[in-house]
Amino acid sequence: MKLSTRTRYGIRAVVELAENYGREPVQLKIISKDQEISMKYLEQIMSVLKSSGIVGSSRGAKGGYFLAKPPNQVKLSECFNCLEGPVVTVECVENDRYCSKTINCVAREVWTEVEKAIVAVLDSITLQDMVDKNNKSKPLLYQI
Amino acid sequence: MKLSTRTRYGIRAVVELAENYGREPVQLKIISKDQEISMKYLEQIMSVLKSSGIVGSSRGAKGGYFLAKPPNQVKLSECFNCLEGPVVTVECVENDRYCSKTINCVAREVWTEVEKAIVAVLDSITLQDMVDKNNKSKPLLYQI
DNA sequence: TAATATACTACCATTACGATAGGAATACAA
DNA sequence: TTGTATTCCTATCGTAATGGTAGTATATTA
Repeated sequence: MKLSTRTRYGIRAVVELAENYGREPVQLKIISKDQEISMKYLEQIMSVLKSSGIVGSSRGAKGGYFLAKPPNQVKLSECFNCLEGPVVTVECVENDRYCSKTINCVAREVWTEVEKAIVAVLDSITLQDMVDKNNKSKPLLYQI
Repeated sequence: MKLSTRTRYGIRAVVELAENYGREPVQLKIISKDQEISMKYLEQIMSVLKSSGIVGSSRGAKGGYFLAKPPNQVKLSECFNCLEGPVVTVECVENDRYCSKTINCVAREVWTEVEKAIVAVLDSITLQDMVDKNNKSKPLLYQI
């Protein structure tokens, strides 16, 4: 059970946008450089984030991407869901017609528990939280 | 982030073995029938479980598979790890040389939290727990 | 209109997933 | 000792996902 690079990259990109919330749009080439991610690949990732309304964009010169909502209103779970798809998913957890054994299936109960645990963590963190933590761990020099 | 069928099937198989702990080995064809899993596919899954010492086997007529330890000594995390590989793994969580940003990476902290949450759930459940729950949810008729 | 961005679409190599298949090795039972 | 039931091992294979690359179109600003 690995996270895709899409999710990893996407989250990092979105945190960078959160850091720049309220300012000018951030261009792909900037994010790409900062996060060391291929610009073309990042482009696809951003397009996914855009279509679920997490980020917005403006084209043309001086264009770029920006967070569509204030960072404290964006839960990590939302980004995760958009990039990685529904958490854990054993199919039968969401769709109880998926398997004939569903009703008395202990395994299913376990996966449900795991799923809840993950969602709980992701639900409890907003992009603002990540920005704050990030600034805190940076040396003072960079905080000017 | 989906579970592989290997993990889902494997856990179900191992629970069935747990239910039969202390008795004769259970043959693949039995598990295969009970769990509605192709015997040949199950074979591969069991071989993985065997090589990590979770199950044992005996060959030939009257052979089959059995749990190598008492069910209350087998944590679900152990089985999961064997079937699915290390939990969540963002690489950098385990190997801090993986990425140059590791030291101050907020994202990494998040994945670490998620990882912990999952492991906590899987660590808290033994096969015995699953067997108990299973029996509880079965109608009395089948408990004879 | 020139330069700068994103948007869209197509393509591609590699790997993982989810099996299926065949035969070898082993153990028991008659 | 022979047959049969089993696991064991290895190869194969189609499909989908992953992780990109590349080219062109379109919009925006200066």
